[in-house]
Amino acid sequence: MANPPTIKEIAKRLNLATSTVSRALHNHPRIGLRTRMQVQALARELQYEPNRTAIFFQQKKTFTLGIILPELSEAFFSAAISGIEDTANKSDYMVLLGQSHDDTEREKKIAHIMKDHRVDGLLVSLAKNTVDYSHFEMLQKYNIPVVFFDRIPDLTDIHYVACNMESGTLQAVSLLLEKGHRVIGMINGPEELIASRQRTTGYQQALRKHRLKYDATLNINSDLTGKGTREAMKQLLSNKRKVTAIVAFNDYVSQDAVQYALEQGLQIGKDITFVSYANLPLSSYMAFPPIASVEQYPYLQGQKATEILLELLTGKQAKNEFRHVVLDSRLVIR
Amino acid sequence: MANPPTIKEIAKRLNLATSTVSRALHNHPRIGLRTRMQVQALARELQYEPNRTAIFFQQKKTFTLGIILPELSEAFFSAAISGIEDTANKSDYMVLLGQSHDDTEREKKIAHIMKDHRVDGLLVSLAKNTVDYSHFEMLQKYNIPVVFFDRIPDLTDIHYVACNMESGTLQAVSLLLEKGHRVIGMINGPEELIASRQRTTGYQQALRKHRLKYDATLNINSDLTGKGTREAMKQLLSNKRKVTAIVAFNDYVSQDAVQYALEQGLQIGKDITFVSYANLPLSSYMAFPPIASVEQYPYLQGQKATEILLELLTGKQAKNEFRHVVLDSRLVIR
DNA sequence: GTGGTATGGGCAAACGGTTGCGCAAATTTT
DNA sequence: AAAATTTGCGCAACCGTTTGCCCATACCAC
Repeated sequence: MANPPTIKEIAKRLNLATSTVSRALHNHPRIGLRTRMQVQALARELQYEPNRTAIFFQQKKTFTLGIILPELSEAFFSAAISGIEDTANKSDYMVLLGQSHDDTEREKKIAHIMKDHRVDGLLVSLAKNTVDYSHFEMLQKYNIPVVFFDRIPDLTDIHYVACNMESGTLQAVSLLLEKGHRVIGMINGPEELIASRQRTTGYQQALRKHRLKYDATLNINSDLTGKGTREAMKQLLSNKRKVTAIVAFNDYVSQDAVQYALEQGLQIGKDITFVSYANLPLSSYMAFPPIASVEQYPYLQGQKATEILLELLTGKQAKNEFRHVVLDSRLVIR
Repeated sequence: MANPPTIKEIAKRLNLATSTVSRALHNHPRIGLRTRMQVQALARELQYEPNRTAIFFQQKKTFTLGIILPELSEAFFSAAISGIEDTANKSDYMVLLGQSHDDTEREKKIAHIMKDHRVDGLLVSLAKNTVDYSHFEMLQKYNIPVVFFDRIPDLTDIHYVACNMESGTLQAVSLLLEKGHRVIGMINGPEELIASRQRTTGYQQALRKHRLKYDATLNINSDLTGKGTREAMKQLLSNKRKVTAIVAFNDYVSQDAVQYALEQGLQIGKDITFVSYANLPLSSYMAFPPIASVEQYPYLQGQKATEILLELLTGKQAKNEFRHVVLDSRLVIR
C-alpha cells in the first residue's frame, strides 16, 4: 500500500461505517465491545495513524504554538525556547519558530505567516524597536491568543510574563553602593523598552535609599549594539565625575563595555567595576565577568508564558481577564 | 462576521461557483478578465485569506519543515537554525522545532510527532548517542525526506551536509607542531560520532607529515560532559609524557578543560596551550580562549541542508540519488 | 400485545478548498 | 451556413475525520 491507511479502509474491510470506526477508535461507549476490539485490532495491524492535517482542518485546531522572538542565538532566548518547547510538548503541542532579527518588518511578516498556518496561539518577545502593535491586534480577529514574554508591549490589555527589573537593579546598585562606589554609570537600553525604564527606576530607588541624588547624565540610553555601547562608555568615562562602576544592560553589552574600558587602559575590578544582567551561560565564560548579575529566569518565563497560553486555549481562562505575571529579578553575586 | 470569509462567501455574493472563484483567485486563464477582477476586488474587500489548513489537507502539503537537534542553547545549533529558518522563509516554509536534549528516546518521540504533523521534510542533527536510526527510516514510508546535518549517521543511503573535521584538525595539529609542541593531547568525542573519528584521522595525518608516531593514549574519547572532560584531562595530564598542548572537541569542552588546568596550577599559554573547534560566539568571550579554532560553518550547514531538502521537495532531485555535501573545516587563528 | 428504553450502529453533512470534466455561448474556420 | 474551436463558467467529486441525528433490534415492564 503506497499511501497510509485511512479510517475508510478499516471501515470497508470490516464492513462498517466510517463513523463507527472513528467512534471505536475513540472508545466511544455507543460502540459495542466486540466491534471496538475488532476495529482497534485491525488499526494496529494496518499501523493506522490518523491524518492530523484532516483533523486540524476539521477541528480548526493545529496543536501548534508559534514563537516570535528577536534572536535565537542569544542565550537568553534559546533558554526561553527550551522552556516553551518543553512545556508545549508536555501537552502535545508543537512549536513553530520565527526570528524577527530585531526587525519590526520581519516581525510583521512572520506574524502573518503564523496566522496563515493557523497556529493555535502565539508567544512573542518583541523586536527591540517595535512600537506599532497592529500586527498583533490583527491576530485577535482570528481568535489567536497572544502571550508576550520578556520584551513586552507597554499595554495592559494583553497577556504577558515578564521579569521586573526594578528589584534586581535595586539590589545591583545597592551592592555597588555598599562596596563604596558613589558614581555609578548605567548603560541602559532604548527608552521604548519597559525594561529600560524599570532599570532606571530601580537605579533611582537604590540611590534614594542611600540618600544620594539621581544624575541623569550617568544613565545613558543605548541601542544595545556594539557601537552604541562604545559610545555610551565614551560618554560615561568623560563625565565630569569619575565613574567607578557600571551597570550594563546585559552580558553582551557588558562584554563590549569591558572591551572598551580595557582599550582605555583601565583595570577591570580596580579602576572600574561591572554588574550586569544575566545572559547565561555567557558570563561563566567571560574573561572579566561582572561581579554580579541580575537573573532574569528565561526558562521560567518561557514556561510560564506557555502555561498561560495553554490555559487560554483550553478555555479555562476567562477571555476578558488579562494575565500578567511578573517575576521578580534577583541579584546573583559571583 | 465572526469567522473569516471563505471562498463560498465570495461565490454566493457574486453568484458564481466556488470553482470559478478559486480559479479567479489563482488567475486561471480560463476565467474571463472581468469576473477575475470582480472576484479579486471582493476578496480584497472582505480581506479574504485562504484557509491554509484546508489547503494543507487537500494538497497533502504543509509547507512546514521539521528540525530535530540536540540543544538549542548551544551556539552552534542556534546559528544553524538561523540558517535553516532564513532559507526556509525565503521559500515560504515554516519551521517546526524539536530538541532531543541529546536523548535518543526524545528524538524518537519528536520524530513521530513531526510525522503526525505531516511536515514536508525533516532536518536532523543527531543526539550524540543515537545509533539506531529506525525512527528515521520510518519516515521514508510516509514519504518525508530527511536531510541530516553536522551530526550525521554513518550511512551512505541518506542525504546529508556535514563538515569534514579532518582538514581542520590536520591544520590545528600542524599549527601546534610548528609551534614546537610534540606531545599533543586530544579530548575527543564519543567513538560513535563520525566527527570524532575524523578528528582522529586528521590528528594522525598531521603527525605523519611530521614523521611522528601516533600515541593512542593521547587521544581520549569522552562523553562531552563537564565530568567527562575533567576525567579526560586527568588522564592526559598524568600521561607518562608531558602534554604541552591539547585539542579540545569544542569550545565548551575547551572551557571545562581550561578550568581543570587552572585548578591544577597550570598556566594557560605557557604550560599548556589549547586549540578547539568553534562554537562561536563563545570563544570571543572566553577568559582563556584557544589560540586557534576550527570553524564549522553552522549557518552555512543549515542553509545548505535546507536548500537540499527544498530541492528534494520540489522534485528537482532524482529520488534515488543521495546528496552528500561535505564542507571543509578551516582553522582560524586568533 | 403495546409502549418505552436501552443498545449498537449507519447516513450524511460539514470543514474549505482544488480540479477534471462537461456544457453552453461566442467566435472562428471552411 | 454548417462545423469546429475557443471562451467562460458550473457541477460534483474528493481529501480524512468528526458528529448530530436517525433507525433497527432487543429487552423490559406493564
